[in-house]
Amino acid sequence: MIETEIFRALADPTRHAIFRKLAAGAMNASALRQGMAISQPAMSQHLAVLRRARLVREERQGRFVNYRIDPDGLALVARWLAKYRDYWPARIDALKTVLEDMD
Amino acid sequence: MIETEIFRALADPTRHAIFRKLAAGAMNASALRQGMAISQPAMSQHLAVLRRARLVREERQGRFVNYRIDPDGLALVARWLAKYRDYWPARIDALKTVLEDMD
DNA sequence: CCAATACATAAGTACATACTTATATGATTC
DNA sequence: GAATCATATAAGTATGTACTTATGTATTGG
Repeated sequence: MIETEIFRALADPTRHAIFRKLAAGAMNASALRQGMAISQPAMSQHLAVLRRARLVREERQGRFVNYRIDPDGLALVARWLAKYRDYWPARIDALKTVLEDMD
Repeated sequence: MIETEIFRALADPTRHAIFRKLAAGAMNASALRQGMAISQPAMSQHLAVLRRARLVREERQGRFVNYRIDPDGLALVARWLAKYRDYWPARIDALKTVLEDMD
């Protein structure tokens, strides 16, 4: 199940940090490493896991590979969440506000 | 970070199955085991992980411990998701519909 | 082409984790 | 209060996973 892969991908603090960093703006693998105390192969492996989970996308640009957030993964999390609407607390403020804005 | 614990908890297929089962209705640990090919200690340990992640709540009822979905965990996932609204695809239909109904 | 750069893959290792069996705790019934 | 039932915890083990170093592949510039 793809959702399991998504949750597994986000369960690792390092990968979660990479995801957050990409959310602040697309960048290549080298740029991602800046200030992260992580080896090049480790970064590459983490990005592969995030890719398989559809949380990020790659786009080759010459020698560089640019990474960006993949909306598919987020959409899958949203769908997962929607399945449990019966259990949502009365106010999920942040989310509600955001979705009102979407219209 | 609590979100990491939530994702970690849901990353395991067995725990995810337990969560889904509880979403269909609260029940005690023995009932949860029905049709799941899982030992009693394993179930107990999984429930402990789900509890720590705020995905389920326990309520002792005599000899039994009744488990139910904890809305807190879901709310935290919702808040996490809301942080990345910039990357949501134009239509997260399911979620949108659900939240419209909430009003 | 050849060297350099950016990234991916391979293979090995240390630690995390999901399981097991055994035992403890907590609650009910006789 | 002894036996029993429901669940939790302890301790050990096998597998998974996040890292390492070494090497491979793709792209560019000289």
